Amino acid sequence: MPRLLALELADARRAGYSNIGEAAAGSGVTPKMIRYYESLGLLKPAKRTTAGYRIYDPADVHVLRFVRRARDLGFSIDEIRQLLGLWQNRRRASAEVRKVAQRHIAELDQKIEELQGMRRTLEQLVHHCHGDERPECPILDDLAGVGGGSSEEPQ
Amino acid sequence: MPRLLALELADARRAGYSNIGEAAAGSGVTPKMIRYYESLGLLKPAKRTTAGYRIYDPADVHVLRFVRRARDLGFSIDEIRQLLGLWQNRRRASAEVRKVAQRHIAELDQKIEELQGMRRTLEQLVHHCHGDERPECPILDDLAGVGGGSSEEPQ
DNA sequence: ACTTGACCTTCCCACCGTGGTAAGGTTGAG
DNA sequence: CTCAACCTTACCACGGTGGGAAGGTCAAGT
Repeated sequence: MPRLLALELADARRAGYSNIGEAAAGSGVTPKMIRYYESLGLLKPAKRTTAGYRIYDPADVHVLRFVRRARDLGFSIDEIRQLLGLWQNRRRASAEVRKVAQRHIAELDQKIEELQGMRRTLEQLVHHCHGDERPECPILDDLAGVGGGSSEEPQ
Repeated sequence: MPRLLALELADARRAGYSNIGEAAAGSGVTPKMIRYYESLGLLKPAKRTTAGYRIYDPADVHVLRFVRRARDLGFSIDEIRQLLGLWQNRRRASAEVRKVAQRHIAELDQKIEELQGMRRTLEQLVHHCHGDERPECPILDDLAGVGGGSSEEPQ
């Protein structure tokens, strides 16, 4: 009897299932993240062997790859939840998907603009800094809120 | 005697000190963050009234503004630690400051490039998606890893 | 002198997404 | 039968920030 149970994983493998490690290797999502996504309800609870090992069929691994790709494109967990829902809904309108994607593009644009703003300012400051042995430094002056003068220290 | 101690904050105020709320208002750093930065050792422990209230003189508030500005430019706490050190070191070489800033610019560039890569891909996908009532959707196809065909769902 | 509300203090918990690690059970091959 | 490589759950951490509870203090109005 314990012998029989002990074979369960081998049985599953013969039936085309992967354990979490193989599913991870096949999808690019780490085992850790797979469990985490499951705990969030992003993935439905995996099937288990009697020993409690999670097992994944090829369709499950496909879902994992979908999630991975979506993360690579910067979608948040919540956005991925929506995308997964649309993917698995045959009656979806592509307009819905497009809306999610466009909203995400807008988010990306905002972040990019933010970073570029920082970049522009820093570039300016670096440009005006001699970058030599002397202590005078427009970068510190700016951070210190000096309108334009020599790097004053507090106190 | 307890009366005398109770006056300590008023004394400090007369002497030009601010409590944490005023320091926050004057620097743009929230009281929460001020305490957090102090706990990290980014700021040296604030002076206290006998009642335990933190008090800040104008130079301290100046430091807070410096930190705020640096955060606004995307510097990490650790980078700010370095910048503060340089700011307060009269023997610094501006080259040191410039190096920190340039390293940060490189980090920003990397993040920007990453986000722009996502943006480009998404833009492409959105461009090819009809965005109508029909379920066919190149965006989902891409996420699902379909080389180029109709949006296939798993199972 | 007393109440009241706005402040302060410390402490812990949450987020997001990921990584680590510890303590224990399973598996599969030598 | 042993041993390494896996699996399981359960915690803690990061960077920064926000929220809130429980308690103390301050200043102003009555």
